[in-house]
Amino acid sequence: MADGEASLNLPLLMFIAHRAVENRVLEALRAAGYDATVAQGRVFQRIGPNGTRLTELAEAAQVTKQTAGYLVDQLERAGMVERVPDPADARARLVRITSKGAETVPLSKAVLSEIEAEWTEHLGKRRMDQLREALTMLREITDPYM
Amino acid sequence: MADGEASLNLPLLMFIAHRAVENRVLEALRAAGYDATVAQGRVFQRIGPNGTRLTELAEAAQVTKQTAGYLVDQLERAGMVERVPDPADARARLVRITSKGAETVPLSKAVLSEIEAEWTEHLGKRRMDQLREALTMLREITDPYM
DNA sequence: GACTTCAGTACGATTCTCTGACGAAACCTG
DNA sequence: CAGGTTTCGTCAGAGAATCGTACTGAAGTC
Repeated sequence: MADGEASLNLPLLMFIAHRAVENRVLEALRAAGYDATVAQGRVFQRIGPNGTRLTELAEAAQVTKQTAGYLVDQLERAGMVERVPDPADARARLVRITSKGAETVPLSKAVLSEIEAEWTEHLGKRRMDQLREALTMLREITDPYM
Repeated sequence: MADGEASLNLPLLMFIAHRAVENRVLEALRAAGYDATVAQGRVFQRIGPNGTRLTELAEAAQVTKQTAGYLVDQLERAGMVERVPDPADARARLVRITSKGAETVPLSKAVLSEIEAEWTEHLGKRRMDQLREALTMLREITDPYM
């Protein structure tokens, strides 16, 4: 966790790029009147089309159930998600995106596309494809949730 | 900041890989008896060989001066860094890695190399080179500190 | 010398996160 | 099916990280 050299290591480079995106998306959401936070976004992002259990959400986002619950509470209060009973398991409830929450999806997607276009512009299509390929493969060995 | 689809977007993939590395390094440091945190590491990582001003550190790590100060306080209390007067400016002080702090550098580097080796194993050298190239170029447009 | 800028600190508030403990439902296993 | 175990989610409490506002003192400007 220490460096000090001129050229940065791979992970740090990923961090830098990722954060830049996160900030852009958040900024756009706020500009549109949705008062989101980074942590909320990280959870929200993992909610599946048919709803996702809290525990699953927690695993995917790699936080504890309590933290996930805390964030979902906020999202629920903001009207972005709702909790509905899970028909398959009475202990569980499904966290689902509400219609209000769904409004943010195309918004985020638009920013993401915009950024992707900028990146492609800067890197060229070939390098972008390679980047995507490498990162996707990397996920196989870095994502404990997979 | 919302998805729900099967394949993940580029930034999220970066986040996943980056976090995996961060955890591995932190784990190794803790195993060696250094009780570090993520936030401390992010600041520590940016300290230059001849020391770095708090304000610079804050900029590089993209946190406020207060946050940087708070984290440096902790690192200082832990004996990992020291603050020395900046000969060039009496207002400023340079945050420098102490000899104790320096012990962690090869430790982190070792883990980083290990991970890089694993990645190269999984991706192949060609793709690793492409990954590095793409990320380095990306930094040019995503790092506000550059 | 007066004004402005910059380095760092102090204080207070908020957000995020964890550990530990718990109740209730579901799943096993004999 | 009764008893034990696991799983889903919550509550309570605490610590870490972060920010905004405001301040002190040193540099730089003119």
